[in-house]
Amino acid sequence: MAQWGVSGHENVSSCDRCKLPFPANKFLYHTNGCQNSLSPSNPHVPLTTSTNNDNKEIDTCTQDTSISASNDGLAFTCESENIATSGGTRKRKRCGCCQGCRSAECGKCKYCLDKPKYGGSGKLRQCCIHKKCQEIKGFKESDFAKKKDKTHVSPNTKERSKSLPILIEEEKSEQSSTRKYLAKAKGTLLDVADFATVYNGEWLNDQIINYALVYIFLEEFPEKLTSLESTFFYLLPTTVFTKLMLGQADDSLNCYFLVRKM
DNA sequence: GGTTCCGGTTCG
DNA sequence: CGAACCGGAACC
Ligand SMILES: [Zn+2]
Ligand SMILES: [Zn+2]
Repeated sequence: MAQWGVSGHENVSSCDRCKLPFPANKFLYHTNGCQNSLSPSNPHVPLTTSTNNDNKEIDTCTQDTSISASNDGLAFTCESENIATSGGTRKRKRCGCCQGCRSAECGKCKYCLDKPKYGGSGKLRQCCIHKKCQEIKGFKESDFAKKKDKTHVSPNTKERSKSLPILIEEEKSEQSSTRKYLAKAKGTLLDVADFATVYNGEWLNDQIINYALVYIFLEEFPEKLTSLESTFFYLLPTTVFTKLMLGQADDSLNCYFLVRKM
């Protein structure tokens, strides 16, 4: 079985492929063996807002959402902003961690061949079909909570929600065009419908669990659990367990890890 | 100053 | 409609 696990991270101070040193106290994907360094321009997948060696802000998801709980239920707020364009609309940055963002360009597709460096004319100006960011493709910015929006989810949320109408459907509409994504953290999207089973007294689905895990790990963990003496902390989303149970324990599991060095 | 490539516009 | 095109900001 391929090495997917945690062992060996402790003494690694730089990526064994791209040789970039890991800064201390930073969030990194799979610190031991950067799978993305195959693409020189994207040697690591950085996580959340942080700083790199040059103290420069790392390119990060622009639509991560903060969460707060109250008697009203949960409130999601998007704090970050995207890049404004001349037309007043915003141009989203790629998320940096989806399958597309982790892929190298193929050099063979329509858009690759359009690039001048492959001899093309540069008229199409799109990224490689394999590199297309999954969190941009298929979603509009309006699918997410916006800056300063406060979107509440609660059992009797119909009257309560101000900026986004929340209707918790009982049956899951698989490809509804009215999906609203309340929250996004690294690798997780939260849909309104994800809460249906919660408020029906049934179960927490994986999306909620993973969103909460990432949120705790990135936002609450540093303050509340600094008394723990470990240096390295690892977060394994439920996806990892699912893959293990399916016998799919391969190197791709590394991509789901969040690793934190205190 | 070159590359990337989103997002809007125009075309067929 | 989708495909082609293009402006232009970000990043190097
Ligand atoms: Zn390609
Ligand atoms: Zn992405």
